This record gives sequence, C-alpha cells and structure tokens, in this order.
Amino acid sequence: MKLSHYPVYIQSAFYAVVLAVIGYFIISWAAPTLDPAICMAVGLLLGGFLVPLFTRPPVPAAIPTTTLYVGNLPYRANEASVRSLFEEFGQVLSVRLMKDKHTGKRRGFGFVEMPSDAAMAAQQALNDSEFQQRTLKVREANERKDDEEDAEQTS
DNA sequence: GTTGAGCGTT
Repeated sequence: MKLSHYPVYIQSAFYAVVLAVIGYFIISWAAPTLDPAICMAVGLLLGGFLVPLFTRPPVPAAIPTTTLYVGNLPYRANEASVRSLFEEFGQVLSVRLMKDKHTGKRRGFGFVEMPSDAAMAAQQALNDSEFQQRTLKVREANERKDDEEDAEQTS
C-alpha cells in the first residue's frame, strides 16, 4: 500500500499531520514555555500552506489545442482508425466517436482534439477527403464547454 | 444486421 494510491487530500492530510507532529517537537524544543496545543496548531498551519506545494505534481506546459468536428464518418469506423488517420498530422490528444448511449450504435460523427497547428493542417488535408469510401467533413468544433482557444481576431 | 444530415461525453 503506497501513499500515492490514495486521493490527494488523504496524502495532504497525512503530510499535514506529520508536519504538525514535527512542528510540535521543533517548537516545543525551541520554545519550551509555549503551549503544546499552540505548537500543534502552528505545525498544522505550516502543513496547510507547505504541503500543497510538494504534493502538487508538475503541470505540463499548456499547449493550445483545437477540437475538430469530424462528420460523415462511415459507421464502421472505429476510434483507432480515426486516430491513426489524424496522427499523420500531429499528436492526437483525444478521439471521441459519438455513439448513441442507448443503442450503442455509432452516429457517424465524432471529435478529434489536437494541437492547434496540427489541427489546422489535418483539417485542410482531411476535409472532403475520402476515408473508407466516405467523404469526410472536418471543421472546427463548436464551443460546447471550455475551449482553450485564443479568440479569433477580427481586424 | 438497416440509415446519412448533423456539433459531445467521463
């Protein structure tokens, strides 16, 4: 059982308690007249501020991404084939082929998330191109949620 | 198992 298997707030709580105990010993040694409860409280306070700095994993550099709408897909196309198709133009972060949740049948369109430059290249290359005897429709996806995209400049 | 314009889900 490793600590990293637990949720991050469990880890933070663990480290905070450890820091509280350590802080208790350090402060009670440095200031023996201080109340032990104060020492604990200071240790916990330090833990609350310091622990998140060490338990937070390093965030990778945020790359601007673009989500492409891919329409007119053949019903037989699976996610792997679509991914490999778009991977020729760059890294594919995610592929979602929308199938109906109730019936499980594919609806013939999906979304591919790529870095913005690769997305533009893939869009120009794959739009109106033939894929498994179907003519693909590749556009920029409409903004449904958070889009990390910079606003289009209107000069 | 079928169909054919469209813009979404942990």
